[in-house]
Amino acid sequence: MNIAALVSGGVDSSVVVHRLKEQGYDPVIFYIRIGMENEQGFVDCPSEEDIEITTYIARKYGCKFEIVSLHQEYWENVVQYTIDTVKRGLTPNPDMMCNKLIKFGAFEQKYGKDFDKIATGHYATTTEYHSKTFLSTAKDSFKDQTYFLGQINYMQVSKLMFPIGDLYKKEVREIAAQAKLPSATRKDSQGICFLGKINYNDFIRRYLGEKKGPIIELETGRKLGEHQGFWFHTIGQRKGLGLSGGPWYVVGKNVEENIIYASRGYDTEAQYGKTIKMRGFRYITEDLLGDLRSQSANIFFKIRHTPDFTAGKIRFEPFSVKTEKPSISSLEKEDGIWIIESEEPLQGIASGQFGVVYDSNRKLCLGSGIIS
RNA sequence: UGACCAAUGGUGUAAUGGUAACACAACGGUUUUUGGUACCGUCAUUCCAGGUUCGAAUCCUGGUUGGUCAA
Repeated sequence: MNIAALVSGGVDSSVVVHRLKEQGYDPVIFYIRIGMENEQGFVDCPSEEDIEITTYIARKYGCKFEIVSLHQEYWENVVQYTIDTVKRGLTPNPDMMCNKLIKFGAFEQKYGKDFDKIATGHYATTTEYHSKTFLSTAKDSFKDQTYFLGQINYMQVSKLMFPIGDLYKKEVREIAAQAKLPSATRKDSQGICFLGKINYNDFIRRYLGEKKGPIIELETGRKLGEHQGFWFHTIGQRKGLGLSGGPWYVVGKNVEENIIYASRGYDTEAQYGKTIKMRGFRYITEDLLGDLRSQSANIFFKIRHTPDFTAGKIRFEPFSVKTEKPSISSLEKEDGIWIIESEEPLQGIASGQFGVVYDSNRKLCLGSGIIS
């Protein structure tokens, strides 16, 4: 079996190579460059160390190694998407787009297509069910990264391998240490990958500039202060408002009038919601929930990357009542709203983020939609 | 112009003679492959000048600034 392993130079993907070799495979290692180096002086992405380590890993395990650049694709799909989304007042999720469009999208088309499988260092697993492959959660629920994979499709999931999905992070580090991998003690990467050391606000400012507007208390309509542009704040956010007497949280925005609404105090009602409305929900593998317009289904879900799942019920409401055929397969294409009623109130439900739905055992990752 | 009141860190308050407290913000860090949340840490000798006192943010005098009422 031909396997392409996506290796970044971090512990996780290093151990992927180790495990694949252990299992008797001979993967070809790919390092994907996605930095923004040529873009308007935004040279960053200290990828040298990453590449050094990946080279070392490839040599140590005797694997073929290729560095490929998907920089162009990344810019056009992920960075542009991020800027556009923020501009519209929504909260983007670049890392989900990166998985969907770059690692398993552009990479597949250009290089991955020649391989039987693509292996990555995601904390996730796949499960055979109904003789089909489902994306499923990792053994280490704290590190579970299925949320970021919620947008991939069946073609992608059936080609993926997650060699460390059945390990705890601790075990991965131990394996790396035993194998004396240079990445054994490296700090986990975090934050939007393409930004590297660039500050998020600086990035936004660079492309969207600044535009002063009022911050208004939602409950009273009182003007509390000024912001530098609604795009610097997202729903649920506390940091950055600069208002005293708080804590203040962003609870709403008016994009047309450039207004940010805030609410004061811990656990105020305005910060929470129990209803999550989604558009464009898609199942990754297949519909296991049945006809959601006649009957809601019990599920677990996440509205952001968190260790815990929230229990709720999902249902579907078509826009027009006139459609009569309740055919399950047509459900995906039908226009309407998927509604999750959460069992507990959630803080910071932000439009533009994805709602990722899991089965009632918190095992299978069924699909996702955009929160509207 | 007169009277009265107030004046503490970026903000709002606390400490009324015993050596500056609390919250928010900001900054730094931890957690997190989004943004964010949460958690931890840092941040003032009290408007100015004199005086009383062993000792003053707290008392007195003058000034400066702000506010309220009077005109």
